Amino acid sequence: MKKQAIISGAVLALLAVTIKWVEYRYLVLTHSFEIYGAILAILFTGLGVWAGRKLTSPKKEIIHREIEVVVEKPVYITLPAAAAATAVPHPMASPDELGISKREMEILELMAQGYSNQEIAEKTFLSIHTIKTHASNLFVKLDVKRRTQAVSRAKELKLIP
Amino acid sequence: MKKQAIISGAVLALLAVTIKWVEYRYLVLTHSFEIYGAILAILFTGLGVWAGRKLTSPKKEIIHREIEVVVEKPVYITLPAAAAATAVPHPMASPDELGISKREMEILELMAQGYSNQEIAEKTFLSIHTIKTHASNLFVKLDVKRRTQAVSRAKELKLIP
DNA sequence: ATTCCGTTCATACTAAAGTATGATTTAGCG
DNA sequence: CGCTAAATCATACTTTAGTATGAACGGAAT
Repeated sequence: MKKQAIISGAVLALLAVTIKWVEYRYLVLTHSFEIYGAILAILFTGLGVWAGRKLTSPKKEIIHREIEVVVEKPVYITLPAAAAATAVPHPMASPDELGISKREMEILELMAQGYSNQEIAEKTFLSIHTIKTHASNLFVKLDVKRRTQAVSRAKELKLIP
Repeated sequence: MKKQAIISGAVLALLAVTIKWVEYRYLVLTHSFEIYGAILAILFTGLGVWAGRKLTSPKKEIIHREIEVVVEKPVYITLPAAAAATAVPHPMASPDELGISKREMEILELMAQGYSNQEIAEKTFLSIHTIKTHASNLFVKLDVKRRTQAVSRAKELKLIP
């Protein structure tokens, strides 16, 4: 809130300066009111749009990460049509291609089911430390930072139903 | 769409007239530019806000249905046996049935996409505190304890694709 | 007008999750 | 057999998540 107020203030100040400048530039040079008014109108319509957006808080952007990775050689020849149809987004991969081990897959699945590290540890008779280690390695291999991302990504890649 | 265009046109026309009127009223009466400019500024800032809202808000509505309405009493009596049979697990539900609000659904979706509370806050122009509050309420309504569970559960209930 | 709900923000904690680093064991492989 | 990679556990932190509580505001229903 405070930050936004400051921003608003700054923008208003900037606008004021701009208006003054426009005033001198066009007014002193004996131009008509029409030009001055038009510029003002455009300026403040823009301000209004901006302010309106800020105040109503826009939604939805979707956004997805890069996915530079992937794909070395295979697959393409096998299903070019289907692959082309599915296109760029989620190429689908196997655990091996990403170097994901059995344990890691196991933990990934449990993670996807909403279990905490502690619960996964109990379920697999492992230490929670081990779970964290596996999880961390998993995140690197999936190129994510959080477990929720990992799950989301794993589904895209069809590693997980 | 067309209706909106007509409305826009009408408003613009009305504004034009108003401007002319203001111009005569204040210009001819030898008032200063400042007043004229200020009035213009206010007018068009308002226009901008309105336009901004019109342009940005429609999206939001598409994403979620309203339908607050609906059913108070019936249904229950009709299929008590079937409901009992399907029982506890995943009967599929709507946000309304669980009392999940728009904002909560919005945040649920972002959560499912793997975003952190901080990121969701930035994306929605809300405080991270607010996100946490919504998340917490969401967990109660979904009867879960963690966000990963919430996502998992929401998918079971078909609240989320 | 008053109440209720959704939304927003905040403070203050507690509890998980994640990172960094290192050590030990074991199974497979040339 | 020695090497490597997976798997295991651990310590020590830093960062997010989540809970509890309270407060304030606007819209909608009563």
